[in-house]
Amino acid sequence: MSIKTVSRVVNREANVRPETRARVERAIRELDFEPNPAARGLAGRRTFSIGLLYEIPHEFSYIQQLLEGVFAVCESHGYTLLLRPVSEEPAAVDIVRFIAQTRVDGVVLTAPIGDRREITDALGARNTPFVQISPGITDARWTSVGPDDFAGSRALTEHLLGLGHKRIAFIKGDPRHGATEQRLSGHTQSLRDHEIDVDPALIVPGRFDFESGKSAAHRLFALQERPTAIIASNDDMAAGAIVAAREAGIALPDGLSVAGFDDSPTALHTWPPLTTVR
Amino acid sequence: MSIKTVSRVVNREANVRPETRARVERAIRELDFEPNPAARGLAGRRTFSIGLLYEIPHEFSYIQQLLEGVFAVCESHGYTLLLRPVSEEPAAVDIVRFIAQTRVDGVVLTAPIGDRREITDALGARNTPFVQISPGITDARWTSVGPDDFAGSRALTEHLLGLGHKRIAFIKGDPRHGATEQRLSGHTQSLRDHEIDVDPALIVPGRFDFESGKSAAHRLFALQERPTAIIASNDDMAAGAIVAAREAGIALPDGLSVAGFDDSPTALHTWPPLTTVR
DNA sequence: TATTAGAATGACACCGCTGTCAATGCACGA
DNA sequence: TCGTGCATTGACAGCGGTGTCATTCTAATA
Repeated sequence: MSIKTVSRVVNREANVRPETRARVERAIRELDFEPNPAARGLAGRRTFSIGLLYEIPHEFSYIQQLLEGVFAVCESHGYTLLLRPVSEEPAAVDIVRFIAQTRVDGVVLTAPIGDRREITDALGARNTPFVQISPGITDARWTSVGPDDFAGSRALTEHLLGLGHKRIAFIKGDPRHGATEQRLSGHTQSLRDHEIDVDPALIVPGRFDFESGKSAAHRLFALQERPTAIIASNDDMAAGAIVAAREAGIALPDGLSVAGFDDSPTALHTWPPLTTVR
Repeated sequence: MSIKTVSRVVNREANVRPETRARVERAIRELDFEPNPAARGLAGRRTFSIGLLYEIPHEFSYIQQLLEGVFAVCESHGYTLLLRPVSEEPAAVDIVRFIAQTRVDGVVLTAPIGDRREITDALGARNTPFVQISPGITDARWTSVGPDDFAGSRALTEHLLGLGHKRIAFIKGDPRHGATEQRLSGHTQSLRDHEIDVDPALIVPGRFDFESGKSAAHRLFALQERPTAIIASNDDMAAGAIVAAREAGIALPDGLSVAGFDDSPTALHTWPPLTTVR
């Protein structure tokens, strides 16, 4: 039979007689045939690969978990994943160059890259398909996915209030991430729901990494009226807060409750165990 | 000029007049030309990509640091890196299939994959270039890189002995890793250097992950004569030992010293801070 | 000035597939 | 039995580079 028929079978195209398909598949198995991706890419103008961009440095166990999921889906669809660590605040041209060089069929923009207007515009102009992960603002022209940060955060605060906490501090995440705003809103909303005043002194900035969580917690410990609980916007910062508490000689969990967000591996590695949002 | 001349410039081949080279380079810049990797791959029988295989599950800190270095080198040489998480004890055929599918020019076998005889043999038979990372045994036919685990471990024990510790426990790593054996030998060698008996009860098994470190430490705490210091074969297990100590109500660092290995990010996130080997 | 070895450049045939469109096969209704 | 329309299959021209080998320059030598 012709090469074209084999091509049809490999690409699962319609209009191939079942018997023909079977014959081809048997031959593929017997010969250990694997289509040459370069040839497929050249002829078909697609690479069957997608790129995943993430900012480095990223303390975040965030990327790690994301990766597992993206990998699994790529694999099950016969795509390869090209990871691309980029510097903080990468220039749009660098990202475009990555795409031009690798010819990936599409890209995943992890936060906060997907929130950069110049970048989404540049990709849009080139007609490069992309997905934003947890963008701060969504744009009807583009596709994005993300968890319900607001609800998760609200539920967490709700939980702590239920345990009797009155003074709950909140460590914000990297301001460039959309999740940061959402997680904060969920928290304050919950407080308002319970008619508790939002004390600005209890809301401190962070950057999602361990160190920023640690220093934020120290700032909170310096307050005259210390919080009885701290919610960190992610687990890495929560781990930092725990270490800060130790440094400050605060007993855990009696003197202070610490909660995180993401249910990352980090959450399992702390003592006392972290309350977190999955 | 002919396409071939451009090809020569792009590939930095010899025998191109400097002036010609300059003209080509200018045109490349002006036109934002990027060679099509699929076409290069098809014609040149190489993909300018290498694969990196690692077992999953694994505590990411090991791979994470490795990745940064491998990424940097690949990038500076115009290669792309294809990550490939594989199941524990992957079959040789799966690895061969990965290579056949992706056509990577070569692969990096992280520990303990590079120690699997069937795998190295299979790759050798296919003539696929590869490097073993930290193999247990080296084979003159193949290439490998790795740190001097013996010396590092010996120095660490030396350090603890210098601090006055007499009973130093040792948590071993995954027995499938070559480093495990080396790190243990360095430790026992140092003890012998100081004419200290090696107490078998103080040497317990682990698997390099947090949990195994934790349970190994608990086993040590159950001893009649407890160690005053614990060396874990890597930082993740050391972090586990620290949590175990807290669970057991052992004061840190007064009641127990804990040391790790690798100087991974984990080491910075513990309290008290971890002594570790870089 | 003629000769000649290299250096520099170009011509051309692929690399292994896919897209397009033509050719052929087949089931069903007239 | 003959058409007809859709299902199957095949022929062929690329996709955008690289390898090979031929051709053309250039400069040093005789």
